[in-house]
Amino acid sequence: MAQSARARPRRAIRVQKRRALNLDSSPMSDGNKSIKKELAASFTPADIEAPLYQKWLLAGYFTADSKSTKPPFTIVIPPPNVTGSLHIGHALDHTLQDVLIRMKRMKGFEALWLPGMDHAGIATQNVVEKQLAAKGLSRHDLGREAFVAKVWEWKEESGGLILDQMKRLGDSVDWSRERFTMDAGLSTAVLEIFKRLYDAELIYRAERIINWCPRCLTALSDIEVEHSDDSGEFVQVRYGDDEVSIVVATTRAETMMGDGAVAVHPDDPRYKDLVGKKVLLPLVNRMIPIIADELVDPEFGTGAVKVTGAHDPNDFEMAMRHGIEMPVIMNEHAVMVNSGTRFDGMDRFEARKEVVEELRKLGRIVSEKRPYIHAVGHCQRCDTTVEPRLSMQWFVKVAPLAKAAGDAVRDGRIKIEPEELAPRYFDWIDNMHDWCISRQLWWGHQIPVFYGPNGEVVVCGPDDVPPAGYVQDPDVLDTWFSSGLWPFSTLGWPEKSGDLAKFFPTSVLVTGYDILFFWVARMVLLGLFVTDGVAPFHTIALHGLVRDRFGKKMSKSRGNTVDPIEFMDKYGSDALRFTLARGANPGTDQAIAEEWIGGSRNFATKLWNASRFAIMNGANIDGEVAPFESLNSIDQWILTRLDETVESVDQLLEQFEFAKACEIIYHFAWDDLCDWYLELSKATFAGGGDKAEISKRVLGQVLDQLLRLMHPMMPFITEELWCSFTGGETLVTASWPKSDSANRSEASKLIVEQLQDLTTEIRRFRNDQGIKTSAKVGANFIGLDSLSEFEASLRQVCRIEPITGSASAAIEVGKVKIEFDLTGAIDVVAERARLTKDLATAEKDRTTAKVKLENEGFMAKAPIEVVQEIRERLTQTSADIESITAQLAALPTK
RNA sequence: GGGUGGUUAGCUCAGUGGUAGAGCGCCUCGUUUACACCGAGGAUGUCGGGGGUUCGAAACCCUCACCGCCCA
Repeated sequence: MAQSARARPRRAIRVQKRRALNLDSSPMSDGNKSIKKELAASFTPADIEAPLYQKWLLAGYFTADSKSTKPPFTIVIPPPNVTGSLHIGHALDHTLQDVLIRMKRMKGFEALWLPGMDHAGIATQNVVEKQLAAKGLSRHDLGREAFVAKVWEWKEESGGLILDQMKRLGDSVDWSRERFTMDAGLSTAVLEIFKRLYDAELIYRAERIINWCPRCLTALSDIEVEHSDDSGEFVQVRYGDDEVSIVVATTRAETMMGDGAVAVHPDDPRYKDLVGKKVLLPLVNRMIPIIADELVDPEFGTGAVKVTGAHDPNDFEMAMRHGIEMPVIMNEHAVMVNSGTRFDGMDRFEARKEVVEELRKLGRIVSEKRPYIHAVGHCQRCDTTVEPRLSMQWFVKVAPLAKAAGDAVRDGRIKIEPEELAPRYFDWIDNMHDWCISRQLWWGHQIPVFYGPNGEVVVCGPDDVPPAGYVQDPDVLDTWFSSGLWPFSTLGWPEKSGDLAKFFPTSVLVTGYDILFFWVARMVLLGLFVTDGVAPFHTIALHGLVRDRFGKKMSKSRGNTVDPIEFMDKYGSDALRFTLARGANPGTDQAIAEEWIGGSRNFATKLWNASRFAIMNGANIDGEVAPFESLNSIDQWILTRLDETVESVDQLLEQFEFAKACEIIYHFAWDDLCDWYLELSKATFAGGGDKAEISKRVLGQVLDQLLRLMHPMMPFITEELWCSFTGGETLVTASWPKSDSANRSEASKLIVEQLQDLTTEIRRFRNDQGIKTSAKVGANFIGLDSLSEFEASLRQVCRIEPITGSASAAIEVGKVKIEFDLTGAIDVVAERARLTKDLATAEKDRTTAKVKLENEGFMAKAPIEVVQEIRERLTQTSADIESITAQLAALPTK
């Protein structure tokens, strides 16, 4: 028996599956209520998600119209790498953007969420080079043109995996406007802005120390270098001979062959007499000067440092200032060359060991510290230790641009949310070094500079043709250069396109704080420049990172990463979205665990079941809701709570407070609607007649509005439920709920609060008495007064029926007394325990209130409302104590 | 080294001056015709330590400890 009973619902699911899958082939609803669809007995996300997304695409709901008269609302997606797949961080980022876009669309905006991808220079080139390496080839075997063709081929075949995954998540992006940073249009934008910057003398070429990755063989910008603690060594080496000698401290002994000087602080008394003298550089036996420079920290090591201009950024500065020689003694692979020593040909780390060994043999090592933990730069893409390298590169002169970018935030043209993160922005943008934009790669926008036979330099804009015989610079631009143009290049700039006119400047930029500098700041820099001060977006909404359940950073090496696709398979996209949105407090990281997503799935199921129940009980949206004043208090209460919820959720979402908005929705739906309203109204529905009809319409209203309100967070399930319930075509373009304070009643809240107190106390009493939840118990209410019209509801939720005989036990809740016929002795021990505990709580509360009221300082200085509140608390707790004491006394003494 | 955020229930986190909260977890009971992906009830915190301001502090100030992040 039990088995077959369990088997039944499963079969029902299977039947429904077929029906749901047929959905997308059926003609779209025209709003005719006659084609309401029956809901499956249980919620199976996999059955509804793909068909619904298909339906949305076919209907073109996500396609924005540049000719629309509606006000625009635009978000450009942070373009994911073409090599990337959807990770949990994208899922968060996209969920938040989709929530905003869907809400604004429902609010009547012409909402455009523009999707696309980034060509991701180094990352993509690495992928294809790895494939070649598997065949024993390098990119040089193919040559530039063939290699780039190969990358394009790879992009067409394997790139953009993430785009399909975005559909799983429900992203309501406008696929007709999908962009790629290497598209023709976007490339034109790159050429245009490069030329403009060059003409404005904001781009220049120079030989500088840059960050060099000896594995990727390219220059990197400052932020593409990640500093982390490495275990190195710290040695003190004696330079010089018997006449002049000085001990220098270094972590990079291998570069000493490139030393041009030794530097000390000008005020350092230890070395006063040595400044200006020359000292013998060991191993290469060259005489180098001892100079004085403010940059030297006298506290560090011996207070004397070697100056290796070609291999250290600080040393480069000093060398420039003092006109010191800068011999280059390493090649692009970080292998020692041209030092004229036996170390030539050695890798830098090998050379370090050998050099120290040699110095030790010569008795020049004064002290050694190993391991010496210090911060070392690593290539963001391959983790190779970065090598400072003197080379010719292209730079953006950022000072004037950065000033403007800082001012835009300072004067409020751009708002950073949460504003606590603004200082971080200023800190960076106000201290930004010139931006190295050339990369020694092949995949990317080739720098539009052409060199003539006699050293002429010509920069070509989109419409320019280089003079014959000129050769283009082989380098490409930093990927962030083109993504920095994203908010306008994607809309057609530099053309005066309809999209640009309608949708630019964009509205909100939603992204993780981790790419504030990489991407966001660059868009502001470049955006303000091309538009003469128009900010590319008015708000930057920053969210945090997704971490593991213990709040630890996710990483492959830790093995604590999670797969959003797996979660969607298991719990549904809505569950994943809701979990992420519910954890998204502005600018702060969130932890995530599989159980949390399971919890959201449970919430979705709850909503599904509640909706089915409501529909089954005749909830509807036919005609108008009866006038608010004419409704019973329970109906007034749920509408009041609905209105409060609508108002809060709307405000919170507008302020990017996703977590709080979700929290409010969760509790309204689960606690207020399911646990209380539906339970309290069961008696009304069962009672039939006009009263039932009125309440059914109220319930319909609540369900209709709630589903609308939840749609941005949980688009699939709400769409399925709403269309089924109302017969409407879609929630995607349905109107957003509006709060209306006329639909509120504080009095109804007080009444329901009393009903809740009564119910809870009765349930507690039953529980303590060991009475099964399902068992009906005889009891009468005394003193219900204004609550008497809800007696049937109370009886329903408390499962008590009227008694005619004598009562054997009673409890008091407020002014109401409930007399029970427990037909036999009640559990006196349990009851005494319960009452004693209540008494203790009440006494404690009364004491706190009393102490306050007897405190002269409190009475004199506390605001009158607070005093009043405490007075009421004293009255209430005193009454409670009296009542509990009486109940205790009435208990049989065994 | 310079900034900066944090330390609240077993875990992850809300809570910016008036009786400590949520989700998950935990304990007890339960096949109430929406839902066991559920329901009912329950337990759990001298809000990191110390000092101060205040009638009143988790919240404001000082200080110490620890953790994290950004930048060098």
